[in-house]
Amino acid sequence: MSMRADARRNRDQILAAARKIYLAEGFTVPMDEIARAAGVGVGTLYRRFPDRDALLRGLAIDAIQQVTALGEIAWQEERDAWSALRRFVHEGSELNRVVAAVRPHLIDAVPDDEELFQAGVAWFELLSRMVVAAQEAGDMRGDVAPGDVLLMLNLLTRPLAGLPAELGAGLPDRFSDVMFDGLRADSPTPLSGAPITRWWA
Amino acid sequence: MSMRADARRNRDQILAAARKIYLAEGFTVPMDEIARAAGVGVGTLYRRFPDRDALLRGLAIDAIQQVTALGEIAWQEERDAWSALRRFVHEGSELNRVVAAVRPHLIDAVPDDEELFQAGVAWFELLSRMVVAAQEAGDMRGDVAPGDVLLMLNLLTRPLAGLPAELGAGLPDRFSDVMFDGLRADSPTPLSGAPITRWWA
Amino acid sequence: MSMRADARRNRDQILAAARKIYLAEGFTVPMDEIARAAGVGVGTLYRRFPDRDALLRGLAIDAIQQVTALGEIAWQEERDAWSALRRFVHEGSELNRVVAAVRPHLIDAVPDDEELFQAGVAWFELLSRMVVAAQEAGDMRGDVAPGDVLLMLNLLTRPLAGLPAELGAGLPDRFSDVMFDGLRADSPTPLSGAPITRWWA
Amino acid sequence: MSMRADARRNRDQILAAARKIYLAEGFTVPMDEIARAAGVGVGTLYRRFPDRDALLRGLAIDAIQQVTALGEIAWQEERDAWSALRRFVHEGSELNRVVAAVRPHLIDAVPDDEELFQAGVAWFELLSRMVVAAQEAGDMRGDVAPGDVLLMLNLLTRPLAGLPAELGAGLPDRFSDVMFDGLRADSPTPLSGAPITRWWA
DNA sequence: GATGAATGAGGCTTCATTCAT
DNA sequence: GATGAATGAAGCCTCATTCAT
Repeated sequence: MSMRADARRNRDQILAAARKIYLAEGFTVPMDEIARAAGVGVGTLYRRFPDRDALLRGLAIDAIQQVTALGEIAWQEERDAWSALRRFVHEGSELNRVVAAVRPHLIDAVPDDEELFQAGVAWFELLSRMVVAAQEAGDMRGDVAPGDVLLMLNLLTRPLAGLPAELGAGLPDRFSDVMFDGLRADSPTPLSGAPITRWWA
Repeated sequence: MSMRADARRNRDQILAAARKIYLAEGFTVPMDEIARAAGVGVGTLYRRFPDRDALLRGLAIDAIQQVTALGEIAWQEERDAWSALRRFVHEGSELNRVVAAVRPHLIDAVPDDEELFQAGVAWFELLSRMVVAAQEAGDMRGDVAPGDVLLMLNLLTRPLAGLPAELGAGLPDRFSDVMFDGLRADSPTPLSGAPITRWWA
Repeated sequence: MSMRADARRNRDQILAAARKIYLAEGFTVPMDEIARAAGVGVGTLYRRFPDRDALLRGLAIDAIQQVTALGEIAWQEERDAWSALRRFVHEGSELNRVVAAVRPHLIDAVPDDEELFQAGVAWFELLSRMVVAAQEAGDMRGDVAPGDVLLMLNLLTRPLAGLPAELGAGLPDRFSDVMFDGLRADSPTPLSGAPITRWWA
Repeated sequence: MSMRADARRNRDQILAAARKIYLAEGFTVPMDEIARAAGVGVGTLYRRFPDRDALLRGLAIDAIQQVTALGEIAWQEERDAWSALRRFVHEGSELNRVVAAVRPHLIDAVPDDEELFQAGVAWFELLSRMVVAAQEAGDMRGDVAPGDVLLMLNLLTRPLAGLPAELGAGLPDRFSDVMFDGLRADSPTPLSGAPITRWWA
């Protein structure tokens, strides 16, 4: 049973508006404001997303699936894992900002949320494949696990309030460049703690 | 004009309770809960900190000053800048979590807040001295500026909800180790964007 | 101007569903739920009954007319008024529950609502005929008026939440039996207040 | 830890206002209106009664305890159970209206609510003592149980919307007089169904 | 005509802040 | 001063009603 055309359009408008506003102003914006930005009434917002969390959830699933799709393409088109990984991170920077911003608000619900969990699993498996391949090719140091990469990416992509927009937008790329240099195989500093192997806990 | 002893004690209890609760539960905790955790009434809380922002501000100034003090010690005791920087980051990890968590809520007010601004300036100057010295000593790559280091630290120290406590606590150290490896002088990857030279914008 | 067959069918489905749901869950059920139970869309519901009150009104008129019809039969088939009255109360128990439940929501509108008023008048006149005849036959005490009987019946038929269904269903009969015993002519206790002679106020 | 004087006063004002408004306009009145009628802000209302149900609960417990107290007095002062019962019903008429009106909204929660349950138990035990004694004295028919009396009273005391106030206020007395006549020992009509022995189900 | 999506007023509740005790 | 009760603006959400498909 697919949605009516106008319903689908509304849903997309809402997700787009929510993404934009949340990134710009944080997660405290009232639902009414999101509805207004999407050009719909609150009622419509609530019809599509039964409550605040459902909206975040929709946002997250959407972004995770898109970022995964980007990654699959990079994985197929690049010759080596290291390049695919960097390209994936670079191209998914904008989407990753969404995921990073949403994470703290959703993470506790993940284990109980089939759809969200599956989206995350697919994403994490792709990332894992890349990381392992890069390590086997000798391009990435061996003492990190995919979870380390995921979490560092998550942190480095978080919004930094107070920066001029054109500066802030470029930082995830800049900082992940530094991170990648730190992940290269010839880096010797031994890491404290244990490699992170799971994405959700 | 110094405070009476009990007033000072109240103030410290409140700041300690607020720090603990904010780190554990995020910034949505009601003022009542903080007052209760501090063992005082809301009235007293509001006498010390006229509103919510003032409390955050107190928290931030407190933490920044402490982290600066730690850094000064490291700077004087370590023989080279690189070691001082690493020690400083390592030892200030807990305090940095506070600063990182508070940043998004205060950053816009910084330019108008003399005391907060000054604390930040002192901190940033110390960090800058270390970074520049490390670069001059050939230990750190030259295409980053102190602001890059500060912001990356800020991001890498942010709380990661959903992780088991004992895992989460160790991550800032682990991730800053990777970052430091990425900052070492022999890293070749050219960075996109421009070096960040200011701490507040 | 008679309705088309399908329109009539819709109308009846809606009334049946509404009666059932209202009795089971009270009058707080949303219109959507009634529409769903009736197997139609809300739009159709609103086409038949322009607003919530119109639906209640339909329900009430329907039930009052049916209960009156039952009463007429009893009145013709039973040899004495007292028996007719008891049979009428007994057989109309289910319908009376509807009328009793609806009363508080409609009563204020009755004087302005021709159709509802007429249905009520017919019902009340029938009841009055029975009461007066029973009194004249010496079966019913003389210090009550038809309005007393009507209101007591209304009250004793109201839903009693929290009871097991099979218990609750039998109570109107049980309790009206007690009431009839109290209404028998040889009861001596003088009543406080005045006999009630009108049905709607 | 007893309440501050003003807090206690507020609590009482709220209960009084709620009782009055609920009886006059039903349970759909907004919380704001009750607060206004009590001369306090909504916040105060919510501080005393955490949500709508808590207010109803407070109302019910209050009324039940008062009605029980009245009954105890009647029980001690009257020479026979039958007189005590009638006096009790007569004097508690106003309070019973509250209990009757509240019942449908609370009954499902009773088994899980210690305080409410206890109040109800005390009330029911008193009523039971009276009923049993009246039956043993030969004043009340033997085929009813205390639960029958309680439920009939509950029903006969319910508000009848649409009646002029001075008429409506007298009806519970008038109708319970009829009921008492129906309950007298010499009434022969056998009742359908089984005696009701519990008050809450 | 039927359907169900869209609308937004209005109810419930929370919590930052003020103020009486 | 300290306390915690009171206040009410503002956010979340529901649902009666309207309207596009």
